[in-house]
Amino acid sequence: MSLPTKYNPSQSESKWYQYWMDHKMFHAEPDPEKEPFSIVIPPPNVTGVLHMGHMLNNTIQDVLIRKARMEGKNACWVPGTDHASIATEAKVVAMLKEKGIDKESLGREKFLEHAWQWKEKYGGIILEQLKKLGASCDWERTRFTMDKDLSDAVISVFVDLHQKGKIYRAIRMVNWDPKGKTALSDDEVIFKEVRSKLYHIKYQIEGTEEFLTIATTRPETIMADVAICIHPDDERYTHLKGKKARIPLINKPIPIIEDDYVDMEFGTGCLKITPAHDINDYEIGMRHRLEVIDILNDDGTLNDKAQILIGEDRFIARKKIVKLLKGAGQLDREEDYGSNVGHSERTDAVIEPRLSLQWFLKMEDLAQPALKAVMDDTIQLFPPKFKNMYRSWMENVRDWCISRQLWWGHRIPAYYLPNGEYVVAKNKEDALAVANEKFKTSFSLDDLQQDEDVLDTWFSSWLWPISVFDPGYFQTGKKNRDLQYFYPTNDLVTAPEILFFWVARMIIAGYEYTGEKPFKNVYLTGIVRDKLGRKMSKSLGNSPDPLKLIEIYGADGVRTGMLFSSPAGNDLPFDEKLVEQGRNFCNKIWNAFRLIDGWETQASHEKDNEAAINWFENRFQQALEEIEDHFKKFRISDALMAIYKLIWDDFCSWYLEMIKPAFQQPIDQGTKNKTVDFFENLLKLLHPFMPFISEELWQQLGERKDGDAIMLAAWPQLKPYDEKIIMETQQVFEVVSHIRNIRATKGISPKESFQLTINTNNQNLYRSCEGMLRKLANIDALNFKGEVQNSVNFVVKSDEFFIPLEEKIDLDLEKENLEKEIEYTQGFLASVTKKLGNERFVNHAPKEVVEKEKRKMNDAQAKLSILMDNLKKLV
RNA sequence: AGGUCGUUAGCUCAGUUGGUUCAGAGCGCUGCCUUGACAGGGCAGAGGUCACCAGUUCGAGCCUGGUACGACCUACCA
Repeated sequence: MSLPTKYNPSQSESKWYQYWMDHKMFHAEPDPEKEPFSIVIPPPNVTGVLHMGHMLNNTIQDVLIRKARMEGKNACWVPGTDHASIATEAKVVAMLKEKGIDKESLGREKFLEHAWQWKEKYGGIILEQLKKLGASCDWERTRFTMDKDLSDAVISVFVDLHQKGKIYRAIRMVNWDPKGKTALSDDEVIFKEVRSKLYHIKYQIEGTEEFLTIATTRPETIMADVAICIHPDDERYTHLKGKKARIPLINKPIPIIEDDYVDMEFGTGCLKITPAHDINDYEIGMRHRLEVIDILNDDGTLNDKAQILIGEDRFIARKKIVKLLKGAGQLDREEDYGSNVGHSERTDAVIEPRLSLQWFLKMEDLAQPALKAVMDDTIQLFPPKFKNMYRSWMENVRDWCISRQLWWGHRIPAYYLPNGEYVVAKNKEDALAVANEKFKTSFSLDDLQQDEDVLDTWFSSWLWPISVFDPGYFQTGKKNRDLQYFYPTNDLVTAPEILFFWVARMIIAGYEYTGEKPFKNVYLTGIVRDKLGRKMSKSLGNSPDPLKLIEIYGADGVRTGMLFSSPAGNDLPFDEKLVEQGRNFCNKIWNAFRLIDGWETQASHEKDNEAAINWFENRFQQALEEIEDHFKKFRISDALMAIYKLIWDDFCSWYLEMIKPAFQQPIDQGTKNKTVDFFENLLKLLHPFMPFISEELWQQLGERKDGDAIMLAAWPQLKPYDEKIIMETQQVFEVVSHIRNIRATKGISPKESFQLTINTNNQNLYRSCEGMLRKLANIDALNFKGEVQNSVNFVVKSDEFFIPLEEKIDLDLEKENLEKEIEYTQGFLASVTKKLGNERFVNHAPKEVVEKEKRKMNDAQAKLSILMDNLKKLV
């Protein structure tokens, strides 16, 4: 036997991944004979590189898909990438900027060329990295949200929804990203606690020497003020009603109005109204029919409407205004103030509320079937606690701003006409035809101007579960074979952060376009955090490089490490220790293999091992039942832990130790065959979690033909098992533990064997397990009769055991231990007896519970009498 | 500010319909063990008033109300 004592992952990994690929084992085609099972990958951004979150997410998907495949289902896991419009565009802009190229001067066409080059260069990296993890994706089906046919699907859907009257164009206050120069959806805005200042500014009341003080965090917007607002009931300001105040610096008179929106307690109780730059002010402005003065450009600099500081950035302008106000004596004071300020998720720029013309999708009606499907568990969320969140969002859903002022993405198929109208159509030619028909004129193609904006990136990914199988469906309305067969998909594995961004919208699109749910189960993973509980991120530098981890610990080690501690919906506090544990598990399995594989066999039949074999057969079934239950409930970590313990404890620590022949001795053929069978079955259970080592060992364990693989082997079948055998063997294990314990406390070497005397009415059990006791407890003979002098005794259930110890016995200590045990048992007995003596308990509690208590009482009484006897003998 | 969820061993978490076989697991820790598949190993062991306070009940980790702390979601006040 010349195998190394450590498993070498890197060799197996590349070898078996290639083997699976060569035999097209990941590929699935519709097959009416087989039950379909499909998962679509949450498409990672083309800009992305693999991070720990992807590792967790994709490992879970791989576990689910591999198990389904072994269960004989037609498993199809569709991979792909997302164009991620703003995220990618931001990166390309940054890359160009480094080269000294400006996006605007480059122009749309040229810029897109660069973006596509970027996509070609980096877009595939992340998928390649997934292969290292062992992901069994059907790579032939790899999709990209901007593939031609997927793009056509997006455009078709836009046209369709527009025709249905669900898409409209409107001027609204939107979240404006001055850095990305685009509107953002509410979901793309992150609020951060920012320390700022509250500036108290004095406005002069027109025609008087009196001043009125307002508090604002944004002094740079005073030039856009159109009114001062007070509370109608505020007596402090009653005398100002109907008067005007002058904006400092530009000296412009604005009316003082009343509105009960104002909080009299806050600040000075006076509010400046700046409709162009604040959502609430905008609403007040609408109520009072005030003018809207927008003093900002799209990049956040001041425009000429500001009258002063034109061209200055808003934050620089703020500082300068403060200085100017001070100089004018109109800054009353400034105080420190903490507030939540919205930031762009992608560019981190401070969001500017801004009025602009955007495209919207009406959500209220669309959301109804999607809300219902989750509430009635047609689609199940794991863990279900997310149902509440989902509901509150769907019930308060707001119209979705789907336009983005970007270039990278699906360009909005709206075409503007010289007459000021517009038409929506799949392409320019169609648009022309529609326009000419509608307006009874004859425009030419050159008259049509396509909308400059692109669609929100989620407007393509919400179609993903449909479009990856059949992008043409959105145009033809006819499902192709793939869509008919693989849709609805089975499981979706994703992060709760995008439950609304993506999951909810996929459900909406699913019902709107197929009338069906897009998936049955949604498994929500947590966030991978570091030991300090911080989210792992590039900027913090606290995220290990996943590929390096794989290199060091092996893909299987990393996969199991991540799964050891990640119940659904819970964050994963990542610790490299976990991955180390995963690697150690690999080595444990590897060494079990070395042991089994190294045994020479002989024909003789070893009866001693029958009990062990019988026990493990039953124990395996019991564990399998437990594992299946965990899977059913999407308790992936628990399923893994159950397998871990089955292999490490039950198989290695108990079973192998029981049947293991003495050093360099042969084993009987029958036992070896059984053991190899067991090991193969364990490897099968392991395979979804640890695909590489399980394949490696399975291939080595028997004669395999080319094209055989554990990944296609049949998942073990659940069979009935005998609980009694497991319980009784457990009892024998307890005896073994007692003996080991006595050895440990009395300082008896495990090498020193002795006879065990047993007082029992179940001799058969111990006779059949004699082999176990010999090997595990180093017993050289069992006696069933007779008194033992100078012995240490213990009791398991109602059986009594004696170990002869001669001079090693400390009588006082024995007595003390015995008394302790008696005391405990008496206490236990007393509580049970008391309970059974309580009439209300006996009358109220269910029969089984009372029966159980009675049994406990009887057991305790039996045990107690044995213990008392022993005590007498000692004294 | 409102909502949802959580608080169980040093750490990370199980504990499904209330019933001392329910107070658990993994890791960590302590002691002992090294020619024997594996020291990245084996065996044995210690560790918890189940956040706190009331209540319901014959009986509460589990149910009810409240308090404290934490996480997330939604909204956001100048």
